Amino acid sequence: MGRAPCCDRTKGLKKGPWTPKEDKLLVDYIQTNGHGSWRLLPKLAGLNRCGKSCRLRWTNYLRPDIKRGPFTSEEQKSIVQLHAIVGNKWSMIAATFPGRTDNEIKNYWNTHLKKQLRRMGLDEPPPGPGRPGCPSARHMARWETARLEAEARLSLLATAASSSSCGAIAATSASSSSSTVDLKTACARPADIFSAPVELGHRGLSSAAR
DNA sequence: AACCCTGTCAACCGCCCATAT
DNA sequence: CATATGGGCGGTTGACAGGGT
Repeated sequence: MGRAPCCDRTKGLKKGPWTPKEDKLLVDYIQTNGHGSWRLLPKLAGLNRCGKSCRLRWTNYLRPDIKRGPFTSEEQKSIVQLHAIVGNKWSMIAATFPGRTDNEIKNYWNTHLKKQLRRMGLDEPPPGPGRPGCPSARHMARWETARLEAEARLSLLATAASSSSCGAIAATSASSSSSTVDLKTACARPADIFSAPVELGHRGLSSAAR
């Protein structure tokens, strides 16, 4: 099918790093009006940017619930486990880490974990249903998204209830103080993560989460 | 001090999917 | 049913910083 680029490049829209002024315009607009249509947003907010760029900036950086800072060893373990199952489905993985973005996790994987696993001789664990190019795998991946999002919410509830610092998923993995050992353990038991069935369609759940 | 190399991460690009018309 | 559109995702790039020589 394919589609035309969402941004009209003949209009000389600005690219590259965002300025504090642009950030402020975007945040102010979204906080008072909501993002609505991303395509129309730049115009309405007075930004000379493509809507897609605005969405990315908001979801990856400006959103108030973004959690910045280094990944904990529990988060590392969960990322490795989930990656072993779903492959490069960063949005699915990110759904289990409230406050973390797919971009952040993707970067973290590419710059830290990948290297770490390789050094340990584990190389990349074989991805699960997320292999590219396979339609049924894609479909399954969507369903898994729904499942993961449900689990993320359960995890949050469990966290709030038990005042524990790690979520339900992290709690399923063997705990250890050494992150190197943790990663090996994480890779060894990826299948422990999934258990709960999900009854909702992926679209509804996804949009509810967004 | 200058240069090079490497690591990090924000941002862009192209594609796919779901929905609207 | 076919096509157009908008949103979202994963891969990749490029700028910048820090360390080493």
